[in-house]
Amino acid sequence: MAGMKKTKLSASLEDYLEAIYNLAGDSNITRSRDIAGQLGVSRASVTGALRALKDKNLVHYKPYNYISLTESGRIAAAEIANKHDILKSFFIDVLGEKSAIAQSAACKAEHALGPEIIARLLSFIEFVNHNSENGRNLVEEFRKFCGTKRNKRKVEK
Amino acid sequence: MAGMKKTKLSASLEDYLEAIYNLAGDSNITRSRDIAGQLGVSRASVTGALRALKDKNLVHYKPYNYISLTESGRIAAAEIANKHDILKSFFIDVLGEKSAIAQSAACKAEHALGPEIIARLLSFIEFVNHNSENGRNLVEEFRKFCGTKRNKRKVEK
DNA sequence: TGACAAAGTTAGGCGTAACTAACTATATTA
DNA sequence: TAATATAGTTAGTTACGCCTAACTTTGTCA
Repeated sequence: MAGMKKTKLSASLEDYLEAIYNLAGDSNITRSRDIAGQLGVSRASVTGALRALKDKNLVHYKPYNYISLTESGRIAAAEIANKHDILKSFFIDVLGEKSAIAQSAACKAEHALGPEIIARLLSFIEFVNHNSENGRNLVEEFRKFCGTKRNKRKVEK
Repeated sequence: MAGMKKTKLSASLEDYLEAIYNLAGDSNITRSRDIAGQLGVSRASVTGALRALKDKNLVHYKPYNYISLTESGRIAAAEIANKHDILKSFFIDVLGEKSAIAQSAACKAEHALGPEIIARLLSFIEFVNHNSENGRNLVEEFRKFCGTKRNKRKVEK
């Protein structure tokens, strides 16, 4: 087939890949420093991740050079980023979560939940959105539903 | 306050704690071997986990003895198991996932998603369930919604 | 009661993923 | 162009979570 075997990425490598994808934008180049900043890790950690991603043919990487995604890297990253965005907007728009928390949860969700659940969850989100446009506004109703419960119980931390 | 500072547990330690909780049942005792079996890890790994849990005062553990949960261990485990069950039934009853997959996803979900999202998600599940009993059967509708989309796209792996 | 099996632990190793500190390469600019 | 600042790498450490192999403890039963 067209694509070669997708070597499964660890949670952390997916994060790196997505960060590169977001940082690189149209130019498709970015730098180690920026990746480190984006992910809040040390520059040394980025170097390590870049080596791993290069091994998997996902990035073009030469020490001291700009970093860019390979074709398969871009495809993989786009897929990750897409699911990520859907989850994030579910967390924000439906569940009403704050952006920053939604962001980091979306990052981790996929690895944790696995492809089957994610696929189903994405469908479900689509369903909720679809309903909220064409039928009953579930999001609105959920908000009200939450309102009626507030103060009835303590949210413990 | 009543409880001492909850030292945050790693994903894996929570899994051990929950396994002990489930295995111990009313008797509140279990054995290393059974924990290993339940989680599919080696006996040696269980020993390591038990030491960590004992350090955090969550289990009574003495080498070569039966294992039981402390009071705070039981409280922590019950909380984990409860959220776990809610998530699992959402995955199964709403999303339509298979039991085994739902099980493992529920295990990991909490660590990954974090307490805020989980709390909101639990509310949302409650909302969906509430609706499916008292109002429109959202679960049914979601199933249909999925049906209309099947065959329109490829689910890639 | 002593041999054996089962249960449990210890020791040592592996992979991942992060860190700091120190080094090297590159870029800027006086 | 030489000094310096910035970027990037290397080496070494730590922590976690798992493994296997070998050892110890405990319980059973002939």
